[in-house]
Amino acid sequence: MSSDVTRLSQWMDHHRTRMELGPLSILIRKLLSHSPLSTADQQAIAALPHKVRRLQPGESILREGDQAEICPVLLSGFAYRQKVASDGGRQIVALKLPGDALDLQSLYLHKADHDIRMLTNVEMALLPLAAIEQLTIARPAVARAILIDILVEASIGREWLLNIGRRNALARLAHLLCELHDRVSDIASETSEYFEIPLTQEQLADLLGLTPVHINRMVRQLEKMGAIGRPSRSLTILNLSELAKISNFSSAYLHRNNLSGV
Amino acid sequence: MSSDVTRLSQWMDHHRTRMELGPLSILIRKLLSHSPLSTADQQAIAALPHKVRRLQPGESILREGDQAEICPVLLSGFAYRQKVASDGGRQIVALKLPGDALDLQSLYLHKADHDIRMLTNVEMALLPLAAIEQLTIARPAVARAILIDILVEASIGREWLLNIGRRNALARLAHLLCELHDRVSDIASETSEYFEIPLTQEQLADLLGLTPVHINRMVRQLEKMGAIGRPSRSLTILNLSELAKISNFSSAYLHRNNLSGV
DNA sequence: CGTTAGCTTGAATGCTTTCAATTATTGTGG
DNA sequence: CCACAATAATTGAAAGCATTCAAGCTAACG
Repeated sequence: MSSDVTRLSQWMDHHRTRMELGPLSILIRKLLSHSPLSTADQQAIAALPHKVRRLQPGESILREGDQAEICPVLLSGFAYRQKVASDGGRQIVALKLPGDALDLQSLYLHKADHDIRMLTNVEMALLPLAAIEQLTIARPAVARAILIDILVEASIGREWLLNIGRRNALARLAHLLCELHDRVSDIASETSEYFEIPLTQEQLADLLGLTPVHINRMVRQLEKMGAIGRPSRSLTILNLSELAKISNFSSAYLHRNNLSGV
Repeated sequence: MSSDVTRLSQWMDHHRTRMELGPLSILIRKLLSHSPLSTADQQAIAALPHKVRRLQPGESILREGDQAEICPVLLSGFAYRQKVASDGGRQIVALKLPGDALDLQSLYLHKADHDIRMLTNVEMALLPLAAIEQLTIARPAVARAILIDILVEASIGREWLLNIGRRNALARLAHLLCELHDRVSDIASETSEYFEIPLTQEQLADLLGLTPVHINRMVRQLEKMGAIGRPSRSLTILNLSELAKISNFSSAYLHRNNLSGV
């Protein structure tokens, strides 16, 4: 159906079928990466009612001003949040990966303040917000896991503010690539330094507060340095430490080891 | 003790003494602005154990990497969150006003990903995180109010990403001033178009991803247009609608009417 | 009344954008 | 399987917004 779907997504598709908890197991895995959940908690999540739906690149599942009643969870593919300025300028304010819940905030805020769109072909589960709310009431550990998810996303947003506000174009791009590397590693569980990132240069521009033309120049510069490769229309990371050096990347803000307590 | 304290803060100091619920009443009022709380809920919050502490401009109450055990709540004065890039560049990633809880995230994330510092002379209540946690368990409405607080801050962060990523310097500044107007209005309850904003030009630069020199030029431009005034070393908003026009400001992202449901 | 932090200003520089075309890739329909 | 359409990538040159540098000014504080 598409070459837009990343290798990661394909791996996810395949892997998921071998797990015990059904389509939502990837959500459970994501939550487990930062929060403890008992077997019963996990089963309760897996048992949430849901429909599976496929969307194509650019399609929207939520628009600013909407009042949502379902929470989409990414099963495969990438999605993003965007805001649009009155002059048409677009800013991507978050990137979501497989296992991420896309709209937990609508549990508590009644009007969406941004759009949610698909970056690639996507498979998602749609969960009724009411069911999630009941689950959070019945199972405090689940409520806590959801809250931590929200907090980590907020932390990433703060780092993006620093990235866009205070780093030059090359460092911004390198920093984003480092972040994606780490986040994808977490869900793919196979640490490879070879990731395919399905972002067009225009999307990179909207992510980083730059123009496509300038992104192009930065991408080529990173390529010339051997830090990235560019198969077909996406990026691969070839030299992570080089990217980390350029952007002074430190992954603390991802809170990946939250479980360890201290 | 200082001319740094804004008129708002002074008004707050005065107002607080007339309320029933003690020092934390301002926190309760803030939560009530977006979440329903029963009288019992409010009393339970007011009864939280706490110490009152004063800090001066620039002082820090939390540093990146710290593991907090207390949650500071602003009683008067302004504070901010900041992140520092490796080259020394500083980005202010959030501004906190009286009534705001400064570090709820440490309830769930074990290491701070940013610093919290005081913008003005500040009076704050320090609440043990353990006490807050118990309260959230005992009183779901309080837990919900706290979560909404966190979500609204995240929404503001997204708008800042759009602001810094996609608006020019003049619009960025105007947008920030509009936001502050609305947020201050909420807690001051007296809607005046005349607010004193105690930000130096250097701080404005760190808020908006610009340099102090350029901020100076933009401030003077807004002044020349009659949109702002500049008593001593702060700003006042003289023409809010002009600022809103410059920045195409829309306050939806502040979620101020969350209570109304639809 | 000096000291200091903050504000102001001009000029030169530069990073990024804008504009305008061209080239490459992917997907589609015949 | 090829031609065509559409999207994405690329490139050079000019323009502009913002930064940097450097210096002088102002106002608050002790």
